Amino acid sequence: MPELPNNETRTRILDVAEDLFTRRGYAAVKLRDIAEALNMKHASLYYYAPDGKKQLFMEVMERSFIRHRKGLEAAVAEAGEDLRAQVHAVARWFVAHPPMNMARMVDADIEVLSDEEQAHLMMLGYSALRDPITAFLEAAVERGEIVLSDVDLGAMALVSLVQGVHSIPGQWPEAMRQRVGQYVADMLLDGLRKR
Amino acid sequence: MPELPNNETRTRILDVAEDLFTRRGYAAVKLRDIAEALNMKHASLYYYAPDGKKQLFMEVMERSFIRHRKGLEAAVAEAGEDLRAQVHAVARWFVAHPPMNMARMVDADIEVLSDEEQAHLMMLGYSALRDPITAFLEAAVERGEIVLSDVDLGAMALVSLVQGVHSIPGQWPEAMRQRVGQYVADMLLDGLRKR
DNA sequence: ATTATCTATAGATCTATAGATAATGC
DNA sequence: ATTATCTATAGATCTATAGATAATGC
Repeated sequence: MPELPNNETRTRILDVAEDLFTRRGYAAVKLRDIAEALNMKHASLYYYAPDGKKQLFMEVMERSFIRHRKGLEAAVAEAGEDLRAQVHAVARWFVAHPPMNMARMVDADIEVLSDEEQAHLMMLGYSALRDPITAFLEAAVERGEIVLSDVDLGAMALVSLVQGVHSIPGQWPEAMRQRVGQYVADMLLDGLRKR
Repeated sequence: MPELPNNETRTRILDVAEDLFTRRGYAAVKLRDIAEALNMKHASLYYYAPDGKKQLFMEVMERSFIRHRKGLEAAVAEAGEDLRAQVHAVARWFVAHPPMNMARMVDADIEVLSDEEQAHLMMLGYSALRDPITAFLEAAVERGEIVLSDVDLGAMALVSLVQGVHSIPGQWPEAMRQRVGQYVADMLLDGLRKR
């Protein structure tokens, strides 16, 4: 079994694959698309991922979920104890990264994986997006700052809401999209109804 | 030019194609998938859509957007003047139908269409999902019932939020998902922060 | 004669493999 | 000798077309 390289080229391949897979979905991304974006021939990708497209997808998504968990945890930690700052940090993270479409992953993308791989990946994914959020939501409930009988649903609601920024039509600059992210996050915190 | 049939079989084809295209995305749906779900051979689909997969996608999405607009308008009208009832009606509609992933459509699906078709379809789609909602949000703003400086964003936020129900893991019965839809819709209306 | 479906297949595209080639490191 | 890339191509899959076949309607 040949030793696999784990160098900068491999990282660049995973970076490109991650962006394409998450945005377009597994079936819409061809190995040629990934290779072209890197000025390579698609056959060269097999040097870094001998098991091909499926392997690339599996590794890319695992890495992506782990990065989301760590990134969210760090962003929340950096935001300190203030709930609004924590919620804004979550919004900032999801606006800065391509959206994770869990519904499409379940309905289509993961079909190429084995049942165990599917279960593993989905478990990893859902907990990565949810746990860093439920943690501070629970604390806020205990402080009596918010009313929320199901923190898991609260977390999923926040994720769906802020990822919706990626569905806004037109090519907006990052700064503008970030402002929109903060705005919709405030909607969830404060509610639409007049106080 | 042969007359095209516009009968029940054609409707069943569009129904199946709509469900698959919206859930999985254009590239992940093969003509064989559509045909198999109807106990047909894929070649027979060309009798009802001579221009093939692209035509099927275009017609399906146009029909879907128009149905969304009409369905939302009817649901909101039936809900009467009460804001919460209107918001719940919107939630009920989006929970009952497969999610519309506008971000993926823009990033991948619509690439097979011409520039004009893309522009037409996206305009139709965004207005179909947004306009029936902005209408009653504006009225609520004018009544002074809600605070919302950008009703378009408010509409998009509601859509993203309630469509997020389709991302919840596990196979839940419709009634349960509907309850979740009402729950997250209330989150947006009332806000998480204690009143 | 028309309608609705099928079988068979051409042509394009995609994944994956085999094996050549050039560059680098000992 | 190893590493990293390429060219060429096999095999599978997918869209689309051609033409046959059976059923229905005049």
